[in-house]
Amino acid sequence: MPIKAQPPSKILRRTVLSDDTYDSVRSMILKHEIPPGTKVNIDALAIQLGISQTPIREALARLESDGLIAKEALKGYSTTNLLTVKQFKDLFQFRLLIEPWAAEMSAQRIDSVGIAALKAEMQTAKSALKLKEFEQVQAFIEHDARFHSLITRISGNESVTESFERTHCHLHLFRLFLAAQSHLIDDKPTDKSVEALFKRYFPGEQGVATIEEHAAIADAISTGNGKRAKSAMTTHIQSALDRFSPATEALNK
Amino acid sequence: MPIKAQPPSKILRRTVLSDDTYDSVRSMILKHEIPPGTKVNIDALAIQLGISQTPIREALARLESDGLIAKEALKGYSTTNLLTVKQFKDLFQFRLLIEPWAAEMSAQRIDSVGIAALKAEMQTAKSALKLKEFEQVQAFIEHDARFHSLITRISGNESVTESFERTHCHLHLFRLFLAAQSHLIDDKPTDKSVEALFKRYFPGEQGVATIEEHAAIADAISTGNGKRAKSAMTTHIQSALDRFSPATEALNK
DNA sequence: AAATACTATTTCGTATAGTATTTTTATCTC
DNA sequence: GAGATAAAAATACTATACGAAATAGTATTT
Repeated sequence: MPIKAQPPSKILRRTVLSDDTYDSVRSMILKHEIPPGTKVNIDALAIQLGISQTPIREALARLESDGLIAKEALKGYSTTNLLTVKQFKDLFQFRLLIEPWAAEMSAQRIDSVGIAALKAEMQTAKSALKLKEFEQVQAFIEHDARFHSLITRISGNESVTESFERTHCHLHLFRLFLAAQSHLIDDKPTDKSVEALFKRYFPGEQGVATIEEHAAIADAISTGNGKRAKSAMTTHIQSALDRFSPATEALNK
Repeated sequence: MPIKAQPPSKILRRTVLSDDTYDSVRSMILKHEIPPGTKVNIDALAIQLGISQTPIREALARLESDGLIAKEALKGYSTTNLLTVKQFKDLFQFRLLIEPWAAEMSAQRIDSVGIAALKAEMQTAKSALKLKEFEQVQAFIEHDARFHSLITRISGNESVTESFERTHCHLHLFRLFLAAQSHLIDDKPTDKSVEALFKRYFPGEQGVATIEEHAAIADAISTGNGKRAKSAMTTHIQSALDRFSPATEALNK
């Protein structure tokens, strides 16, 4: 096979519409533009996005595989509901199985590139603190997602990385958060459990605490201290579970 | 809500074509009817299955999400390659993270239904021994898949169950096996490493050993001995890794 | 009020066509 | 003949229209 000459004119390369659609719809689910437990009408979506049904069907098939959308034969697609309390606890238990291991492994495999990546990610967390209210939470959850994902990648285990990504845990947390928000606005503004979700994740002392937990993990990994990385990760996930549990329970009434 | 009257005439359930197609294509991949690393032509598939493209596209989208098929923009779908040695090791490391935990948890949660299910599954393994050659291996790998899946389900953790299922590990093992088989037939019939895969998984002493490992796990779980269940599962997965590793390496040349 | 019948809507799949891109083939140049 | 260029064929992707079958909603009858 001779060497091919051309990458030059390939500047504007094509991306496939069904992939964009996947991202769009996923984002709509994330942001509650399509709320949990809502029917997803393919026709309507096609009109709304100004495209045909074909790419939408493919996107929805993938989202179903992701567990973000459910399909019922001859009844169509609908977004899944918020995580139940049990699903929530299962998810965090699962994370406790893989992420502390990933942290430990990362500490053993870390190199200068990884250290730089961790450092950069911690920086985004700090700058997220400058934002306020909604934007801050959004930025913070995104940081959280990237941080944990990064560590699974540094661990070097593909299966671990993929299975973590597929939990879509930050998406679920964000949906939970949005639900809590509208719950506060619309329904029972005095619900302590729901308020707690905000308190814990908002600027104040608790938000900083989370950043400190991340910092401890990043530090342990960067200095190659596997044992400490592992225990710091365990502690962190358990703390996160504690932070979110009350609101999860309150929202599952 | 009044009670609905009809499950009677509904004997012939409707299932959606795209789901059947998903199963069909998945099975074709499993059986190397579409070999690893092969292009999947949608038109051709549509003609072969006698259906239109729409359900095929949905099925392929899901299979892509499963990691069984890869999509390249504007070039179409192709089956993924056999697992590399690294992917293989990553997969088993991942299993070591979740399955021993699942076994331990199962021992704590086991009930009479679970015990019966385990017993029944062990029975299928023994009857599989009566088959020969290819059919035996197939039946045995299927038993292996069901056995491990069953334990994750008994553990009660949805995330663990789903992430295990999504590894499609028995599908990968079976593809590996088919590849080893044709390797033996076509290429280097003297390759000791590939032969080993057969030896280990065929009737003889080694196959029985695997059943014994399963039996040890099932027994520990059924008697509620969490610690023993956990260690038996760990041992078993490591043994399986040892059994398959040589052939994996030989096939990745 | 419950069962039935009728209508409307929706889902699912088919068919077909057009466009963009890749792949192949053919042609040309050196 | 090697290698590049251009034309041609094949394929992937998207759009659109249509129809059959099931569900959902409404009205009618008992």
